[in-house]
Amino acid sequence: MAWEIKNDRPVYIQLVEELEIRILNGTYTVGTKLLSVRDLAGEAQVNPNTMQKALSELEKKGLIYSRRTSGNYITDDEKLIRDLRTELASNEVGEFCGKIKKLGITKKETIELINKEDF
Amino acid sequence: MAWEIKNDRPVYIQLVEELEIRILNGTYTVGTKLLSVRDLAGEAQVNPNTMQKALSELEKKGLIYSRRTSGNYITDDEKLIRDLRTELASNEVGEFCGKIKKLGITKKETIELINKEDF
DNA sequence: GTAACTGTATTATTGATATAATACAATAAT
DNA sequence: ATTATTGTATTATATCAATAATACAGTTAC
Repeated sequence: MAWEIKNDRPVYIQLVEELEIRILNGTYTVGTKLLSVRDLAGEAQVNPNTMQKALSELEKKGLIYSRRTSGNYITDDEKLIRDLRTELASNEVGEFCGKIKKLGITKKETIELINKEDF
Repeated sequence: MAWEIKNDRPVYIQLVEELEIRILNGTYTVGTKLLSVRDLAGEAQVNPNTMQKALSELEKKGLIYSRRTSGNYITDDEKLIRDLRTELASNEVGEFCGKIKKLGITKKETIELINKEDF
């Protein structure tokens, strides 16, 4: 799986975002065990401490929980996952529309541009 | 004019973005003189050095030019402004659609969400 | 002509981030 | 029972970003 970490923003933030997306879009299955901190860090080619920091953030959000000597697990709370997915999408749409509006581009033009995109 | 500087990303980057948008959307008129570095810094409530750094970036892009003891001026190149505006919009759309697609949300749903937005 | 203002440069200090190198206690695996 | 693996914590170092405090030479304004 691709970990595209750029250096334009804090690495741990980018890790949180990538992990969150994988949980919300089902790449990581509800209730299953994650790779170990060290293995995840190896995959993403970051320092284990940095990955640990990202996982701590996800635990605060309730998206994962840790069993101290066994590993980190994806939450079982499917409603939480659905809700956060909806919330994230909503935020992205709001942010995007705000920027586009500020550029002085109309809704009609925006939808035309999106229709040209492949998805 | 509102300067909404958060502390989630480098301040000078946010200043570049805000100034660029103001030039591209016509808030700052082609060929006119900008406020002085110190006054702009005061308006945005940042350190003059930070504002200076942002202005240097804009000069690299060709959006402003400086007359050393007179002030900074918006470029006269209207085509450059039009082109950069189009490019920026295109980039925003691409980035947005990439994120939305990765969340597993369809184009149809996306357009419905955008239609609910006010612009 | 003098004073104020211009962009620009320099130096120092502080805080956040990333990495590195360990360490440890509890559990899982063998 | 021993070994390896787990999350977690600690300490140190390096780099980048932001601010602060000046400084200077060349206009511009009066």
